[in-house]
Amino acid sequence: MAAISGGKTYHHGDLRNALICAAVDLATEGGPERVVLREAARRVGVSPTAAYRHFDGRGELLRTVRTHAQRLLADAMERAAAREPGADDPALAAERRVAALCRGYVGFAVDQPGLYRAAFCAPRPAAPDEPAQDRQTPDPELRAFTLLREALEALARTGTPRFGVRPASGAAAWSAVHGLSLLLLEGPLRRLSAQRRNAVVDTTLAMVVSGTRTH
Amino acid sequence: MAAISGGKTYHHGDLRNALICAAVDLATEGGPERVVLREAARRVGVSPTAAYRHFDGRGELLRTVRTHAQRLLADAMERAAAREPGADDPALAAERRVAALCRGYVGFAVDQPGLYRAAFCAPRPAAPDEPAQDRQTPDPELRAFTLLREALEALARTGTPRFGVRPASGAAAWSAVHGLSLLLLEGPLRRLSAQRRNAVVDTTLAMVVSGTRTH
DNA sequence: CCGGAATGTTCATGCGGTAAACATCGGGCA
DNA sequence: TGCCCGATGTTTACCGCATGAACATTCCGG
Repeated sequence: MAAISGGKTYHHGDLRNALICAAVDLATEGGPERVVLREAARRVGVSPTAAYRHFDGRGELLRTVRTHAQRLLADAMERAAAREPGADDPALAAERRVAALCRGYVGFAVDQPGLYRAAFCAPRPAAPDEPAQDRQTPDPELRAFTLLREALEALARTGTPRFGVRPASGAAAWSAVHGLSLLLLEGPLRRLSAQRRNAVVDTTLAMVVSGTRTH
Repeated sequence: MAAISGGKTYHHGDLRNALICAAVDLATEGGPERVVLREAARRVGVSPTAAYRHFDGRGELLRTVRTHAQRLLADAMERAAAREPGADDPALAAERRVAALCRGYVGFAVDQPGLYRAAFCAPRPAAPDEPAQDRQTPDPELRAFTLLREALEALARTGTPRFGVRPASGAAAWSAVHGLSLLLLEGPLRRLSAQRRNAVVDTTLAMVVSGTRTH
């Protein structure tokens, strides 16, 4: 049983999870660099080294947070797409879905900058010995990318025959929304007014939708 | 006179510059997070606190490195554009210049990951009190962006009249190359083979060139 | 009921940022 | 010329963080 009453027990009962929650909170507040083992332990009310019973160290804790953040990002995208009204024209619907997913993506980044950055924090230093992988799909875990790619493929299928989708257009589209998010978040485009920001987002989405098609 | 002979003098003579060089080296080796005040001082052969006579602290040192890295990035872009052969058709030439600049951008990121990341390291934590600026041009210092925007404007001018460039297309194009760079560098697209990477770059550039035009 | 495995805790080490007090040097001014 | 001040380095010190080692407590299966 978890300790229900206020009385502290020597064993926490669910420390791993509690630490993850605290770490996610930290990331939410200040991004990956604020995910600090000692602080997470402090918030849970446990000694710093206790965390080592559940994680290899700060690195693994951070990786766990990253996984959570990626999930939340994909959730936000799906919610945004679900809110989008359907359309009679399937091509229009597909186009709208792509745009909605992208908006959800950028919206999550802007609303949850800490989590967004945590979702893409690199496992530094990158092990240079890892084998080159040649998939176009980078990581099955990354639902965000899958959503985007599938939406683009659906868009291609609905198009008139003279349209097609370039092979790596998923990655290209992703690049655009990812770069846009980072420039808005912590890059030189932070500090834009909401109005200008929307204009930039719209222009970028137009580029993605119209620019991924061959003609 | 600077100390030419091996003999150490109490005063370094050009410590600020020496520290900057060391810090740039550190960033080159391991990105902004490896820019460590103590290590820079160590390399220069000076006590850690000496740096405080020339910088407000690690933050300012890092900001200085960032400025240097941005300059190097823009230089790389210009070199890439300069290597590009001209074309008789001005529209084609303008298009090539945009592509070359973008390639230079991504190439710099891939060749100099540490410096590239340093060029965009955020001044964390971002002061939330700073006023929203409404320029489309984020920072006159950022020559990289200026180059890209001007090339896109030139491209628009050469186009047949039915083409135009969307207002924020500079930011959109920048988003694409920036996101692409980061995904390739430390994101889920690292570990792509050079071949796949080139395919992704080509697709993204095509998106930028064809997708920034209204039609 | 007992002993080991899980799970926490206390110490200890090392690194990095930074401030305060002290030392040294170089150059201008009496 | 000689002295004194300001610029530039150094020492010492404090704090937070990551992490390992040794010790303590609890729980659970035999």
